[in-house]
Amino acid sequence: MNHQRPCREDARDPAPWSNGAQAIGVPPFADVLADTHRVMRRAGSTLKLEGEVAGGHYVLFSGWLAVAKSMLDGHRQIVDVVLPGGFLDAVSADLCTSVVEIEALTDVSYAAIPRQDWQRLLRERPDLARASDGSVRAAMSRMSARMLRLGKGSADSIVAFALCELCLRSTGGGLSEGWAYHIPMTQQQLGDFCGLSAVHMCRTLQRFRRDDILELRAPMRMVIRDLPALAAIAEIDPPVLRQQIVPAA
Amino acid sequence: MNHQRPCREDARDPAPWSNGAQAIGVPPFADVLADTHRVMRRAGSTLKLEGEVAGGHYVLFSGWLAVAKSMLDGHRQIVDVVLPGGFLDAVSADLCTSVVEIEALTDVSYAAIPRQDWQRLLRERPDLARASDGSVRAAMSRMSARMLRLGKGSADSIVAFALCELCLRSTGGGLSEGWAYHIPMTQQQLGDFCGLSAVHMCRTLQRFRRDDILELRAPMRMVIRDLPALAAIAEIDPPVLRQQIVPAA
DNA sequence: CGTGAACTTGATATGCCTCAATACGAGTGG
DNA sequence: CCACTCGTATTGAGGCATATCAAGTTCACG
Repeated sequence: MNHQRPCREDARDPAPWSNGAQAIGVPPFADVLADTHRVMRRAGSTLKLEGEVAGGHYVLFSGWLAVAKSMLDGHRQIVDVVLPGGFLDAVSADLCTSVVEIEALTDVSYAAIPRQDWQRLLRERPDLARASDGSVRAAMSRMSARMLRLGKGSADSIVAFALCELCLRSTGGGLSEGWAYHIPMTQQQLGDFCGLSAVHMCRTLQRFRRDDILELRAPMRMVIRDLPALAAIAEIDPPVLRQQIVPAA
Repeated sequence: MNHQRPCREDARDPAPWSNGAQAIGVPPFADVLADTHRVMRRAGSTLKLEGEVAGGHYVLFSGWLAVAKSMLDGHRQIVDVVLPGGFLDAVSADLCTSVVEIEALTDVSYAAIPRQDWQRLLRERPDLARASDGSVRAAMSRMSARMLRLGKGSADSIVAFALCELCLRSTGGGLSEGWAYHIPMTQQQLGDFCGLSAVHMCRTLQRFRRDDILELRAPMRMVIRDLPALAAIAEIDPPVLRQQIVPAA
């Protein structure tokens, strides 16, 4: 599980932050962050282990991160996914140990900022503070929505929701019929995200495909064929969901 | 579902903030909050509906709040529970509409603070800002932990976790054998919290009782008889969990 | 003593998991 | 170019955990 996977085709994306959470052309807050604490990691590497002493804050420049927790039997739940432009504070109430494990879903580049520096930055840069606040808020909204489906929804509803969420976020807000996008996760990982086994994730995707809701060009390259149907299964209204889960620009 | 339930026996708790999240003797930040925006509500009332325009921040003085979301078929998931001393910002990324519905589990008294005032307070009172930050962090930790069990755990594991969490939080950190405490929720509500049907919640509690893990003095009056067993099922270490999910004092 | 809400218990249904076998596709080495 | 291999996706069969439906029971309150 912890081995270095070979860099995937998708990892060398031509435009690293063209599909960021904020659809921006430059890394966020590059002036204050870029040169000081910049880190890069390969797809598949683990940045931070559950229970480990946590360093501080992350600002993701490019790539996708998974925030996960595991049970003793090895079953894993991906609690959230961080996209380019996203912020991450993987620290629990005690300000010290991390509650989660962070894994790079693709090659990533990010800034790792010690707590002290981060506090100072927040004071000095109100725009950063506002962005961080919006990011936290969006994360809570997303998690609430996913919790609802994890607890009380069918497999269909949570998969549909995840597909909508990731499309909305990865394309910076676009969610329309015929829209093609890529989810840089295996079905196993998407299953961990949706609280499903990889097998059932596969079956669910197949069913969507048979019902002409979804087209799968290649593994994990999605095309939404019937947005109304997908939105209905997910029980969402795309523009409303967008406002709730992607931070305002 | 939305009717005013009669005030329950448990609602008139003798010491309103004796079992607060921070185990404090006075309402938190009473000097700045108490007189200005104080509100009281009866058990069972709904403070804020999903999708409604959201007012601002809440600081809970006494009583318990449930933060919930519902599916179209009426099934509900309680996403988090707020205890005395807790903060709540039920607003999504767009800073405007609420993503959740808030229900009073008991009679409650709280401060409802408009966004502008709240921002100002945070600037003026670093201690409040710190407390608010800690509260958000703790909430994220709790939600992550519950998401893991919602997605990948058994009914036993999430019920055990919820029992531990609510004991830890409501007693301000205590979690030990023979500890008696009260959860002011029906089994239906606890089921909504754990992603289970009321019937299965009942059966699970019965099983814990038969296995001498739990004693149920009266409905929802819990006594933990075998903490090691309960902690093992929940897959937690009580002191560690405490640090992660209850904000530092 | 009647009423209604919560809780309890039983019977049945089903959605999802697990195990297991197979197919596919990309990279590797001959 | 082909054979090999390893990760990933697919498909089938069977089992189990949890939901649902349906009767009770208990208890607080009027």
